Amino acid sequence: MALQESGEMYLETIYVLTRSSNTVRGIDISEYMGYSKPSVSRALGVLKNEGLVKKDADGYIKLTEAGELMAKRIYERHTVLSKMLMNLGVDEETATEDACRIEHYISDKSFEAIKAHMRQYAS
Amino acid sequence: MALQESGEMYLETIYVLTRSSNTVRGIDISEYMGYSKPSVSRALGVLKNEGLVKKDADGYIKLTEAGELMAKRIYERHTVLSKMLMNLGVDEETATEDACRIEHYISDKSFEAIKAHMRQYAS
DNA sequence: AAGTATAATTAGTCATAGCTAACTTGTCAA
DNA sequence: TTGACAAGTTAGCTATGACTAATTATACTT
Repeated sequence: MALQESGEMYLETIYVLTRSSNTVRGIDISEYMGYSKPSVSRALGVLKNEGLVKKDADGYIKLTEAGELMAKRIYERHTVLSKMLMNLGVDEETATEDACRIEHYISDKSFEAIKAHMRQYAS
Repeated sequence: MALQESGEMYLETIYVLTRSSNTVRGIDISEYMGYSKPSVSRALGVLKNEGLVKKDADGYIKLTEAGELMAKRIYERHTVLSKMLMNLGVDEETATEDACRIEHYISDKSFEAIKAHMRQYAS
């Protein structure tokens, strides 16, 4: 079953947080995303069931290999899309916000086309 | 209260159907969108409450002025976004599908930036 | 060791937005 | 005028994904 926007956002958040701290807890996700702790707890339960997230020996939240793959996929979309918008003159905040929503809805085909275009014409 | 993706899709559909027939009924929307009649009936009720849709004297579905404004806004996003993707080499079907989803999530700022870019470099 | 603060979870609610089943309404044709 | 079909609506169900309130677990401090 394909992941919804919500699940993808959780994976991406864990991925991003892991890069700066490596000891990610539910409360960190909760604060970062602006969701309540129970919402996070429940979402993590679902992602754990789906084999995308696990807890390490010390109880910290980690992505599984499958989860990391998905997270990276979304994260790449995020960076490429926000760069594209900024190249068109959109301010960083707006570009980031928009990328954050669009990243979940764009097809592989369209994304690859944008990525190829960026490689050619932009930084 | 801002309209969700779903409501915007209904308005856009009514707008598109009205251009070809002018006598739009629930069943037409139902067939076009692939949703059941009750789903359409309920959605139209909500949009009617919000003053975006009405029924004319003969019982046909019409957009109010406010509804038409919103529908046109979304429809423009749809056409510009799908054109942009096609310009990047994406096939028409994929471009249309993607535009159909992204049109609901892109901000005014980003959309205007894309539109301006298209005016300069594309058809 | 007991108390307190932090973190996590469980239980139950709500809104959105689909669905099916069943009922009502309206029109047309035999 | 009655039977049948098409269109619309009502009622109730489902899933997703947020929420609050309350509970449990963990860990630090005195």
